Amino acid sequence: MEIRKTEWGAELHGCADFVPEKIFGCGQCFRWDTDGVGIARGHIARVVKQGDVVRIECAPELWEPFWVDYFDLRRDYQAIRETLSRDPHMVAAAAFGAGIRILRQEPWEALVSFLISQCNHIPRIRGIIEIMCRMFGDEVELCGVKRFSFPDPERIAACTLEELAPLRAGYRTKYILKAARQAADGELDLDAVSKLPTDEARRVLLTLDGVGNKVADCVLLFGMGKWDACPMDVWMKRAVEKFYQGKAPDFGDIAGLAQQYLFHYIRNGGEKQETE
DNA sequence: GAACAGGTGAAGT
DNA sequence: ACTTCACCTGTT
Repeated sequence: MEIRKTEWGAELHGCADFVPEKIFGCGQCFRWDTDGVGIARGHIARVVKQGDVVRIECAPELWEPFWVDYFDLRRDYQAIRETLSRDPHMVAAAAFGAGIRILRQEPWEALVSFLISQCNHIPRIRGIIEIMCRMFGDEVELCGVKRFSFPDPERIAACTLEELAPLRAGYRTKYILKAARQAADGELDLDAVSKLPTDEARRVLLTLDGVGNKVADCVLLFGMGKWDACPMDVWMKRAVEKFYQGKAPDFGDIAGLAQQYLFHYIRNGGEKQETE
């Protein structure tokens, strides 16, 4: 993939490993709209695919210091797919999932997003987060496009349960509020946690109310760049049951991407399309 | 109207 | 250590 910096952002050429619909639709993130506009760490961008070229419009001064890392553009996904494909069960899933990238999201946003995700579908998760950002985030604008930033812990910590009721997040609201207060008063330092080795970081996350193995691993993978974390949700359990007779293999430091490929493959019926 | 949903924690075995 | 169930809310 070739990256060309421009005055309005950047262009990616040869985009087999950057497919916006897959990246934004695979359930790892909730703040990118179908028009390609998204917001991360308070910065807006628009991602548009035109044939073999992906245009990413953003504040140009943020391209190198922020968006390159956010979109994980320094990593060679094709090489990783080849490594994963040494496992015969992964060949089809990796090919099917080509174009997915794992975004480097903020720890706090990932924590709240995946607290909300339990027993919820993607549209509802998005809806709850959208309400939260509209109510408590700051309005941000880029070239006439407006969005609301994800509110920081301090802003949420200042709320009562009643003030958070409009989110309609149900029993998850108390988890969000508690985590916000822990983060705001310094008891929980997510940036420090993200610098710990995966197992130690997971141990800290598991002490939080409402955080079990699945949510912890989502935060580790999507919010802390821990690629050896492998979230096991119901879809992954189905995939492991189907392809590995219930015993999940250990893909080591690329387990997170293996998870994404298997997840996307089984959830979108990739294994059925092949036999048809 | 009951059953269910990308999960967790408490209480039971 | 493993199983069962309640938990908010919206959808089917």
